[in-house]
Amino acid sequence: MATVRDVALLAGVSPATVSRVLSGRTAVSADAQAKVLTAVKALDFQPNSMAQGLRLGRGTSVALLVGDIEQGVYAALTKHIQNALVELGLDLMLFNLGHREERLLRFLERAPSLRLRGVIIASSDVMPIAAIKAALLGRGGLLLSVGQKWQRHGVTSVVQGDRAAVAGAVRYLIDQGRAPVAYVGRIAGSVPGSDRFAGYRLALGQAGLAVDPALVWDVAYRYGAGYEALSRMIDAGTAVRGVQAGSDELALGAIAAIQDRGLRVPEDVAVVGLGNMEFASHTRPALTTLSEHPELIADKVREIIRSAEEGRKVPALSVIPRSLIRRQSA
Amino acid sequence: MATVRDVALLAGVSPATVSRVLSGRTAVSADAQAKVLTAVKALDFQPNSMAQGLRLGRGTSVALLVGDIEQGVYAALTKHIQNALVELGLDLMLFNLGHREERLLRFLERAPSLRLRGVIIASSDVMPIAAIKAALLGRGGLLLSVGQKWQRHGVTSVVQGDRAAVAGAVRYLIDQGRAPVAYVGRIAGSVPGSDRFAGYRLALGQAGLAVDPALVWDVAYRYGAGYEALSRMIDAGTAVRGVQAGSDELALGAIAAIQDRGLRVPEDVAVVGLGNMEFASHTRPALTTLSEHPELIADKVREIIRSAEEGRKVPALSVIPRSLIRRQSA
DNA sequence: AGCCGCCATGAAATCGTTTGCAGGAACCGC
DNA sequence: GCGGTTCCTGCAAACGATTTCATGGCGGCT
Repeated sequence: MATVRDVALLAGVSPATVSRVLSGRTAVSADAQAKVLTAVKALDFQPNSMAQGLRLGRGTSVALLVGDIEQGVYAALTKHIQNALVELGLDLMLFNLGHREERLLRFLERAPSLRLRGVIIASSDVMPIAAIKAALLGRGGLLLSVGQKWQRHGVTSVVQGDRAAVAGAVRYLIDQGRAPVAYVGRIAGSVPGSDRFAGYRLALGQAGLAVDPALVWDVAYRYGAGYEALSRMIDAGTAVRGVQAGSDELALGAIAAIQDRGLRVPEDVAVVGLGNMEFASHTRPALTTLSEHPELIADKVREIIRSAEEGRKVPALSVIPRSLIRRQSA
Repeated sequence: MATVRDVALLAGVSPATVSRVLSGRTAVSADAQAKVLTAVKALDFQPNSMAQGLRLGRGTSVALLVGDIEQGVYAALTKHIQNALVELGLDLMLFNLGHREERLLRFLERAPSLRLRGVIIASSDVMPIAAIKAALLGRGGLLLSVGQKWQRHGVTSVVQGDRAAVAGAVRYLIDQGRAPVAYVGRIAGSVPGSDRFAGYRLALGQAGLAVDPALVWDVAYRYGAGYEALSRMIDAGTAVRGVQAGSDELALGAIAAIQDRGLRVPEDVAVVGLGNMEFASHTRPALTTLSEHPELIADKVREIIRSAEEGRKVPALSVIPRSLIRRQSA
């Protein structure tokens, strides 16, 4: 592989000049510039990123800590964020946590060695922010969270407006005469979860309704959990005419349970999901849900990283609004 | 951040000794060993991976080129491969190609700088293998392909036995009296695609049946394509009693089209998918499909990388068998 | 004409790690 | 007691880029 030395030799200049031409942050004569450039072409020179990293004291990779890449939400986020990073000339190092602490510990162990440019957290789990900060060890490394706010710990966050969105959807259900409305989704131990639930409470409060514990199910974001929650409610004879689910998977499970009990969606029970996963428009009935905007989140992330690199101040919290996508289930 | 120099100073030895203790490939006295280790602990020393990479002439990251991380197959593969790499002490650098050439070009441009330890291709698209080989520039970098064989170009491949699996499934359909059987999926421009179709042809041949062009649909792996293919066949009055789809998405689209035409699955038309995506067991009817084993692929990948690092020879092609998962749709 | 300042350039130090080489100590067998 | 191993250790040279510092040349100004 060619080095700057080789290029310098061929171009008849010093390595320093080669570096200057390539980095472009110092004035270089047009003559030298041309010679270096042709030499670079001729040798197909590619600077060694590890040598650059060593000298500059920082790498070019950003770690993405993802809750579970198999979940559609995270996959979409990952895709768009990778894209954004490419545009910034950065590399994405993926760490799939699978919601398991052991994986996180392994990351924390390895991270300091990597001299990361930044860490992006995309996980609904509770995180040891202080430890992560330590793992990217001073050096101005950027730490940001997507999909979940960690403002309290001073982490720049980009989130979607879950509370307002859920509140709007629940209000919509109530307006359509779908009260009593149940809430099915994670509540404790998850920041977005409690945010969503807060939206539910807010809407109920505004409508002058009380929160009925029999209608609130704190469960994991899984199809089976939605199925079970609705099965139990119906079997127990709980009156329920509307459901706000914390995710589309939950909503689809809920719909299946309702239909299995011989009830119709949305006539007997209306269901609203959250996340607008691809499959949601293909189900029968097609799912009414709250939109998801991974591409807008990624745009924001790109903007924030760029600002930070240029030393500008970045907003501690950016909120991307969700909107209600009305299909057939509500 | 502490360096080996700091550790050496504190331990009262030379940097060389520190390095030797840490790498463990040269004999070091028990005394020195102990002193170094306590110093490392005390300073919380973490070797700078970029300096190591520079000195050793190779990095610790493996690039994963993925067709589209949003597709469940790739997400699962990514997850398990990341896992395998962690166990090998390697880092996963993700490049989502999104089936777009421009992305691939960007990768090829950036890759040589990264001094990658290896490249893993997980994409059903046709790839410029020679260019990728050039991008990891000699240096013994490993190139391997998962899910698709590229033996002809000398690329180590780990695949699932698509041809045999599809042949078995089609034979099963015929045995159940589901002939004529249609094939819906990608055929041209995709190695796994043509492999799957070869299985279809094989089974028909063995049963003494001819391939009827009206029953073969070369379409993309998307829900809508499956829907359209079946809609057209039925609307055209083509006799069809069984369907082998090239993916679960296609199969689900096909089922929806069949049901929309007032026919029943599997009584009137039986459908077999491929991939066993998570949602496949939750549909009505539950999807009969061919299994997918990303974890076994990843195991194989781990084994291959380990072998290669130790200088042992690796098999050019490893095949993981798929099996038929019988549910309700066939 | 002489002086000052600016601009482009090169030499050399530096980032943090690994390793070839050589030297010194200890130990063996004779 | 001595030559020959063996074993451990330190010195110093890499790896490949960037940047500080110094220098030489040049034009502009008085």
